[in-house]
Amino acid sequence: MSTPERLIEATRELLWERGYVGTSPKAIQQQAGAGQGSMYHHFAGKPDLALAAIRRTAEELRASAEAALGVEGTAYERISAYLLRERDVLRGCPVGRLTMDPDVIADDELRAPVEETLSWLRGRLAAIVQEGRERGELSTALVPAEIAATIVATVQGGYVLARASGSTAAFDAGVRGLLALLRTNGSN
Amino acid sequence: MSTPERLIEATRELLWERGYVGTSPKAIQQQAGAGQGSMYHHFAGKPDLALAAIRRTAEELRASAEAALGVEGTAYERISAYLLRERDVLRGCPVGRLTMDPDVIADDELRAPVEETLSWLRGRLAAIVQEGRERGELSTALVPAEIAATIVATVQGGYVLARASGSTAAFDAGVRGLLALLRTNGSN
DNA sequence: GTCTATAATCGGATAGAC
DNA sequence: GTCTATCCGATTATAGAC
Repeated sequence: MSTPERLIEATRELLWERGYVGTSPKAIQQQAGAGQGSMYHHFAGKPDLALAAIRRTAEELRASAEAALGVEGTAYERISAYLLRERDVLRGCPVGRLTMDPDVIADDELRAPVEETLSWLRGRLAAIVQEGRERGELSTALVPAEIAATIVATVQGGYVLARASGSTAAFDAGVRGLLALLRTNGSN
Repeated sequence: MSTPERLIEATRELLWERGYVGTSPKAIQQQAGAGQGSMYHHFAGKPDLALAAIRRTAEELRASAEAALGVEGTAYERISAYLLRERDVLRGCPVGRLTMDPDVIADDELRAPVEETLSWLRGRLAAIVQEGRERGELSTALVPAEIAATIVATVQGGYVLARASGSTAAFDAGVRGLLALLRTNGSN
């Protein structure tokens, strides 16, 4: 792997683990096996490197979400596939966790990929709920954009509960509860 | 207010705003209007002060949640009161945000109040769901502990969505979606 | 109890040699 | 492209005077 690649991957790992505030250029260099001069040759500084890392992480998240959401089946089945897909629950969401980073939220450029990813996800889920309504799979009492927000929030909040308790059980419970609520709102 | 009090309050503010990793003793001293010597006289160091701050924040959160959950009414009404209570949405949850702080999660003593608060909340909500089931207000197909986890996760995740988009709308949407799902699962 | 002095290490870079 | 040197302020304290 090239040096810029290793630097980006190292930054991705550290941002996930420790957040933006908790990640120093020095730590990135060590993880990447690159010197200071090397890092500052390829990137303007910490924000520049973080931007590259965040953009890539956001793209990957979108791709893996789409892999679950794009399957054939009823709305419930597709939402279920998304909710039950494999996750590194105790590490948290590599995109969502950035919202608790004050320096990321304060910087429009760093926040943009985070916002876009979560917005895209909500839109994608809303469309699926809408389809489910049209096909008579889901109650027309449900507002697609609202249910989509509930689904994404349950996942993001599930990470919080899991990390607080040090166990994935709370995440799984939240997801099962949501699926139960969706099940009794349709003809599935 | 006494100096120790001011130090604890300053720490609470900064932990909420910037997290544990992003909060320095110096910043605490400035916010509290106290000198270095003063801070180290009253507290052993940053972790000690953070522990006092986190414990107090956890207690307050419990009290304000109980104020909403303890009202008279159906299960749906009490859950609704909790979900719709006033919140500083864009600041996030002062307890939940700590789960994304690596140094808090790594320290059992700092993590304990966070875990206890969220566990208590889940238990409290589960009992309310259970009551609702027994009274015929909620479907017996719902598992109380799971629905409780879904409710807490929706709130915690709602903060994530709101902060990502810079608007409270996403939080409100998630909550309304959850309430709609709960509504169609009972006789309310 | 509070203040000032001191200190070792880290954070986030810039400059210039190779 | 990568390395080493250098820089200045921040971090997280400790020691001792007042």
